[in-house]
Amino acid sequence: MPESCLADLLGDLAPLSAEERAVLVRLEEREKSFRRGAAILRENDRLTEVFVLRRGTAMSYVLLDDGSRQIMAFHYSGDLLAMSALVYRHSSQSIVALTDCMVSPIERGAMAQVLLDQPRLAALILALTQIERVALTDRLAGVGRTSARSRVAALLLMVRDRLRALDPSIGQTFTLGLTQEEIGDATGLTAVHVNRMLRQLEASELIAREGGRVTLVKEPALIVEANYVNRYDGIDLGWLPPVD
Amino acid sequence: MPESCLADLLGDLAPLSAEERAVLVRLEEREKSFRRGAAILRENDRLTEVFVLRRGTAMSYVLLDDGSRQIMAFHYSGDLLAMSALVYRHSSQSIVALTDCMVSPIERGAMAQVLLDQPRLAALILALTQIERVALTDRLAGVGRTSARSRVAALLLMVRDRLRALDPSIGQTFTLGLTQEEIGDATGLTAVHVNRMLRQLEASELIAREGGRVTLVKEPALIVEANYVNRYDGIDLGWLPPVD
DNA sequence: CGGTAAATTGACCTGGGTCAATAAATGTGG
DNA sequence: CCACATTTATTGACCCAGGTCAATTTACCG
Repeated sequence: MPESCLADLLGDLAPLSAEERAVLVRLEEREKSFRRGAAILRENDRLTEVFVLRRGTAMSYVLLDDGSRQIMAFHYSGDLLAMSALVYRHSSQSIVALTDCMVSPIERGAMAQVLLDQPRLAALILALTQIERVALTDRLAGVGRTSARSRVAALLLMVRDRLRALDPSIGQTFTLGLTQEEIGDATGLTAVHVNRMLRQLEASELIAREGGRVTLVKEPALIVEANYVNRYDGIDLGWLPPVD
Repeated sequence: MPESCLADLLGDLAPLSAEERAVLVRLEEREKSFRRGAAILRENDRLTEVFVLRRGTAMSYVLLDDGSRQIMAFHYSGDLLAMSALVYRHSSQSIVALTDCMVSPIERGAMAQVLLDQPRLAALILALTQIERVALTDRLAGVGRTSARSRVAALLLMVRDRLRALDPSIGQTFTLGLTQEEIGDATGLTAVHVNRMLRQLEASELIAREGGRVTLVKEPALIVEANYVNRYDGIDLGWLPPVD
């Protein structure tokens, strides 16, 4: 059976009909691959399509004019990228592949067609953007009001949970796949200070590290310190009509 | 003709059919008023409805367990509040009236019905949430990577633009309607430092203040300092089918 | 095996926080 | 319309979490 990564993600929220799956598979017909470090989209590029990330991880960020960077999100398989193409003519952010990536570009018109013809899918996509919005508010609260240590802890938990959603075999140990500079640009810190916080978390025996892999040694304590909530949990789409 | 504040807001994005307007008017049938300072929704409350803000201004925020507060957004007439009710059973944030407010509660089921039956409206609401998401990423970049002065300037511009969208007669002078503590909680600063930045902006003759009213004396310079973009501008919904 | 990117550490600095004391503004009841 | 109470704004003195700079070390890569 042909497959759709977006369907896998939406299917975690609610059951999909065969027709809905077929529609999503068709959306991901085209494919484009990007090498690690390659730009999937650049700030100010003309926006004509949205993307589904099919394989690999990516990040979106903005560059400020003093050269500093704020990473807005890390993206994993199934994520919809550049959804702002539905609203704006030009991109306000850049999207770059963190690992080699496979991406399906979707013409804005094709996406629009699906939104208009498939009300359940449109509702699910709206639900997904709400999840992402709440996750973004969590990050805003973290950056605005919590300590460096807490922000780094929150980022570790967030990455682990995203990875686990794709691979349930992942437990406390995982490959972070980010440099300390990237962690800093996501949390509003410097790479130097991220390093200090990681070593401090390690010294406090909340985490362990070896060769790019991180272990959450005392996950409950980390969750408390980070004020962390997994926003992909506790979803309730009871109002969505059951599949035909 | 009966009216809908949400229709006014969505109508700025794209023309609405008479039927669509009628549907929106029906959504705002019920009304509930809140005094300044009253809680429209409290963190952890059971979520059973979303709201349209019909009159007044409000804000949503989270409280962290050290007692600090992060304000996520200020809300104005027409805004959809508590949209996360579509996804979660309990609220992750509080919403409080900043002025006396009139609000229309909408049962989650009623909102769902509209999303499923009115694909153009669903698409417009999705578009609106994208605008809000991009505005939120701007704020994240501001809090994560810019100076206190720049964040305060950005907030002033943002509030002015929101007010102006509702009342085009507003020029460079407007009533902020926020305490310095609220500005601080929105920008990740302390009230004391907000005060210093406001006086500094005043001393630099970028703004003027008198009795709660702010004037943007040198708006272009402020926009540059704040790295500000009005995300309600430059919308392109060309893909949306024309009204019947 | 060199060469570049990433991590680590130490010394020192600073933007913004903290604390505390007034002053101004805004309400409120009488 | 006034006296008092409560927020809100303002200012100064001082502090510290996190930034900056610079030097190594370690890991990765063709």
